[in-house]
Amino acid sequence: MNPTSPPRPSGESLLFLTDDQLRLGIEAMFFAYRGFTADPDKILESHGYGRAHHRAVHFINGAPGTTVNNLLNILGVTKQSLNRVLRTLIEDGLVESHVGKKDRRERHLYLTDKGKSLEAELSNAQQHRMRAAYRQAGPDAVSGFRRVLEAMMDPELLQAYSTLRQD
Amino acid sequence: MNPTSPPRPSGESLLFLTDDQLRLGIEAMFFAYRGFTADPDKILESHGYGRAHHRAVHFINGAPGTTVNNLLNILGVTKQSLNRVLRTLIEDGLVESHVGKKDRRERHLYLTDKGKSLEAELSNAQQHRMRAAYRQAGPDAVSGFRRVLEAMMDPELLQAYSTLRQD
DNA sequence: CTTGGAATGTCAACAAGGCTGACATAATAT
DNA sequence: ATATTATGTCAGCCTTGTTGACATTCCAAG
Repeated sequence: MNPTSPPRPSGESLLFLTDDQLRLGIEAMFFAYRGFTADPDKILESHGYGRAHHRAVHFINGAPGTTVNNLLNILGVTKQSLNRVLRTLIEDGLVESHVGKKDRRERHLYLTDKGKSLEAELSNAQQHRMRAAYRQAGPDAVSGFRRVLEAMMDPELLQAYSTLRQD
Repeated sequence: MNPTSPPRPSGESLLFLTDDQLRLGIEAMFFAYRGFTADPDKILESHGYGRAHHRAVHFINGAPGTTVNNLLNILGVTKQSLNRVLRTLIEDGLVESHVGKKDRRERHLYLTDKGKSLEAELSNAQQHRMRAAYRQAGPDAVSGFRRVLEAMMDPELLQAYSTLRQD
């Protein structure tokens, strides 16, 4: 398919680890992440929000009723930082915070319809690009993509990620 | 292993594009990028720098003598933002700025030995993680990883990236 | 040679979103 | 009864992005 493909490691596990290969991987991550966030960023800006709001909305959507503490662990920021974001989302009516029934110290977070609507808008944009990339790269590439990403995560984050898979 | 494993795309190119697959890809990018930047961030902090300094040092290292404008295009920030970072790097003796000989409006940027040393420290950390991830994921995964990332970039960034490959 | 525009630097001001520290409140756990 | 946990809030700081304005230097076109 690619006649000039230069390294062509015929199954071995050595040739990948050249400095050049690693450098390309590093730069690919940098540029790809820019693309990855570009579409949501535009949408967020038009709503007066930032990436921090996106992350909160995304994970609340994926785990409705999650607690503040749980979200803190996933996002890896301080409560002050998260609280600033959550406060505006609650004030704007995108997120609802309910006192826990079992443990009334906890707040459980839910997206309102308005929140779900923003989440859908952001998700659609991001999934659109991801879908195009998957399609272009092909089935085999996708599984490799995910395997490398998983191997790159910190252990605790990999655990958070794996937990999400099974919910 | 997972008896209810729902998609199981037996080689086709359709089933990948389920919302679940896309959502996993999105979250994998999020968590992996955190891991990707974690090691350099620690080092940078101990030197009193931030990610912006890392990016500048990285790309100057990869293209010694590059101009400010060129760097602006690659990094996608404003000149004021980049200038603030460059100024501290120059003051601290990590970067040298030379007036262009052909066009004396341009400044050509070079790493000093001190700058190269920091770059090496950051690179080593990041490459170490990347190498481990590549090794763990295996040869085939690596090429898929890169193909998906490339397909995810904005066209101009893909061009910047591709240019770097050939230098 | 003059002038327009490009490349760069710099100053000021602002905002998002990280951070720490300190303190308050409520409720659970011991 | 007391300690701890979960959360919220206030204040202040830092990095890194932004815009706008202005100065300098120099190439290039008239």
